[in-house]
Amino acid sequence: MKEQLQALVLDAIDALRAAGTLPAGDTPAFVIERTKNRAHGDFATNAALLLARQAARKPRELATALVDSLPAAMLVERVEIAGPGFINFFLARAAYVDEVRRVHAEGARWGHGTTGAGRTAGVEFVSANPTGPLHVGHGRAAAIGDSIARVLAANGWHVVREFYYNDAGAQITNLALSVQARARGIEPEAPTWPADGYRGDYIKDVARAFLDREAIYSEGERVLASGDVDDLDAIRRFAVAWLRREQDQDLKAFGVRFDVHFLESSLYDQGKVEETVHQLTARGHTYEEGGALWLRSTAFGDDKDRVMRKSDGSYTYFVPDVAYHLSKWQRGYERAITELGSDHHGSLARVRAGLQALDCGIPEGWPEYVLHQMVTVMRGGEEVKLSKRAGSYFTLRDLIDEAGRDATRWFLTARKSDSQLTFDIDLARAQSNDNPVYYVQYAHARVASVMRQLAERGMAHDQTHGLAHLDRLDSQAELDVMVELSRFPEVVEAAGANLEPHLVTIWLRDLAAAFHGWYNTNQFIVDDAELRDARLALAGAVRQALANGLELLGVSAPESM
RNA sequence: GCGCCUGUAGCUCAGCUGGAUAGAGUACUGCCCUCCGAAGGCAGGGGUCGCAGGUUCGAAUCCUGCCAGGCGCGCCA
Repeated sequence: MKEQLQALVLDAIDALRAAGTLPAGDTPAFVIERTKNRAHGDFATNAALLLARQAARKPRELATALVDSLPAAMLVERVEIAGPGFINFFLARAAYVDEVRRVHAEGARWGHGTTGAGRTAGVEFVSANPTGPLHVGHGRAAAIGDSIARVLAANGWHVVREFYYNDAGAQITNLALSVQARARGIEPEAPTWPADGYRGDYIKDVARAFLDREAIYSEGERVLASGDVDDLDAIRRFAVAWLRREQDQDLKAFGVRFDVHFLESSLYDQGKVEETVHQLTARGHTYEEGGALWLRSTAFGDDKDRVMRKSDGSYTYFVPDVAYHLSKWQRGYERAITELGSDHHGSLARVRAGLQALDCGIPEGWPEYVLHQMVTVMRGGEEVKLSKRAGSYFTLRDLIDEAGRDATRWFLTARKSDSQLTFDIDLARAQSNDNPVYYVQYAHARVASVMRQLAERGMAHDQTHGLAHLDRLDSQAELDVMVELSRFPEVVEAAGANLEPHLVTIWLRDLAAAFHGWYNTNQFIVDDAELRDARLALAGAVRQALANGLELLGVSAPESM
């Protein structure tokens, strides 16, 4: 709809330029937008306001000229000029009816766009170190990242979901030492406990499994515990495999899958880290100081230079990070989205600087970052502390177990990622109207229920008949539903363009509200077959639309509840 | 001290990248089931958009300066 109106306005502008009312020149980026107020029609444009200066005429005057040059269109019933010079479009009901037919014709693909044109977008998210269970912050990352991936796919991108494991750094050594200590029966309070050891109870479980010589199957590989407490390398491999398996299970329970599990260690194994350092040095962007090798990242927008190779010969974490992102580029990711906790935002400038210094054609804003703020969990009116060290560790799994997958995913995506989020467990698990997830799911189940009721009364729904008589839907409530329905393609596009999946949750709520309002004022199953089939056709379109929206969030669309 | 993010109804949050009278949910008040699911609907009250300037036809939105909160600022990841 929006595109059609846009085309009409552009035609009108061309006509005015041809007539000399407007001088030749660039057309400013005017907006076609939904109006807030029904009295202002369905859509409005500010084109006349923006073009007024260029034309050296008053905005309202120019608006009149624009309206006069507007080509006729079935879509538009009437046009008004309002306020300082807005052009308001009142759409014909037929425009909305057409959209209902489109929903039925396109089904699960309805609302999807083509801006991605099959190009590849890599979405990296979660990327938790395999040193502990996933916590609630990882849950937010998983929910947001996966929804972004879904939304991009719905916009025609070929999406690759990617999880990066930091399995090569000092933290992994810490993990291995911690497990080793536990295997030897050492408690975190003991003087011989490793300095930065992981104190959580899960370390005990890993140690026990190692001593019991368990085998772990993960990513098609089998890791067998040797049970040899002195073999730190064996402990490391086992512990990493054990924790990866845990994380994989949690993510699976959350409905999140990855296409690529990328190991940091593989960058070392394949010499990619060395190669990156070599390239940066060859291009003259490095220097030695104090026994360390530095990257002159300040030349590429960073606020200080960064050490790449420490004086002990090992690399800082950001070098493999650059090598990793380079590999994404080399694998043809036209867009790369990296979803991170905002506490990592310091690494953005550094990684981008490193990529620019490689001088291999990577655009300046690549990769794109989506940062999410902290999650605080409330239960019984009190904050649930997430202390890793103390071992009293509230995990993603705990949250899913308590609140359910659907509510957890909904709540974690329903907010803009850059605002802090308060997760109220009592609300999320409430089976009541306090809970927005149920409100939307209930609307979906209600349609399904009506269809069941129809069958119980020995009737059948003739969809073709209904779609042919949608003109019978002449109530305000029905128009409200159709208007909400028609917004979905715009929501999908905006959510994809801005990487903001929370827009989908807002729209779902609006559509559900319009539907519930309609349901309460109109009986669907009526004797008049024409009217009945028409109403059921619209109800069916609502069900499909809700399902399509929920799918973008990874939330289920139940037939009954 | 410097950088990033946030500040909108009692509470939780939207506000479509500058538009018209700032919106939802929740809580509160009053209504609506002999009727397809009341996990629903309708109506009402509730606001100095943190504060102060600026930019222009027009600012919650952009700029500057303050105030408050969060997160960063390692040869840690």
